Amino acid sequence: MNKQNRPRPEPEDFLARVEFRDAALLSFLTSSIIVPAYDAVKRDLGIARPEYMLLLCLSHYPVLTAQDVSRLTGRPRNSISRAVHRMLAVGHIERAPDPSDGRQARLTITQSGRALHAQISERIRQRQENVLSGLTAREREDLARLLRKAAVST
Amino acid sequence: MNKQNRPRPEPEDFLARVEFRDAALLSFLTSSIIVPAYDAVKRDLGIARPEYMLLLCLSHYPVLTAQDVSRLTGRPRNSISRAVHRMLAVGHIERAPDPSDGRQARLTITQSGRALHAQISERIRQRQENVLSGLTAREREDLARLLRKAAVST
DNA sequence: CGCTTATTGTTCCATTTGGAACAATATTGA
DNA sequence: TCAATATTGTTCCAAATGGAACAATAAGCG
Repeated sequence: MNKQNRPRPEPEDFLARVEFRDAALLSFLTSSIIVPAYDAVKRDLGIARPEYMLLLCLSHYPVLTAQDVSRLTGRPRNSISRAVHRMLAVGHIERAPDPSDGRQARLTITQSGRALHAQISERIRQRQENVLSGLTAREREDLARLLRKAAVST
Repeated sequence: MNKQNRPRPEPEDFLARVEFRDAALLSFLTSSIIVPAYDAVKRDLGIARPEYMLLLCLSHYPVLTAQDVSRLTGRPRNSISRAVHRMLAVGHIERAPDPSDGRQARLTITQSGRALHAQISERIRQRQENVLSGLTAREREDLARLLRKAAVST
């Protein structure tokens, strides 16, 4: 029995009361998917979040600069720089100087990088399915449409 | 003109391609609201994110333990412990030993803490409105309903 | 009762993070 | 042309972060 008869506060109740309820819900769901997924990836595969974001970007564009990745992900440039060095060291990406601009380097993903990306993105997708499994297919579609609309208008 | 005729990659395009699109959209919108809001709060009011989460929790419950706050927010206990000490030092919360349990302390928010919470939550709410302003009232409702449903089923 | 286990809050410390300054290169504009 | 300004990627460093160990107290159980 609870000492003070004080009910233990529950996150769901709390979420319903917060002044910025939509942002709180967005944040809660995001964390429910992202945090456990990246923790598992870090533990099992030794890849940290900024490192994976680099692989993710490079797997969707044939060539990018570090600056591009910084803009795509919103992470600061020094974080990307560190990630680039680590992924170069383990051979998941390659780097070549840009002949037409001595400041920047052209980054590309390697075969092993792609394989790793496939593995990691599948884990995150799984986690996403778990968290959103309470919605029907129709609701999933509606949600995606609304999120997309809000995102593009931002 | 672009050197290589290589179009500068845009975050919106990227979001549409990602394998875990729903999670990516959730994360993008969350960051669009939360990150700039907390940056401004930190800059203007000197309150960091875990400190505000503490005030936020305490403004919705008459009394909580540090452990309660940790569970509500998902932050580790040492982060909450630090936040408690800082908020005590500036008088935004108060702490009293629990007479019935010598391990825990009963935390409450003060008048100044409430005032600060009102100010900060309003900033975040504003930022939320900006980001979600592309949706109609109807769509906003649908979005909240879907998010809530997904959150409770988690 | 006592002994073992659990819980709370704190401290310690290694790692992560991101702002700021920097060198190298490119671009702009008088 | 060339001086001033901007951009890219890196390094440096102070601050934030979170796991783990810890002391104090409580709860469970023989």
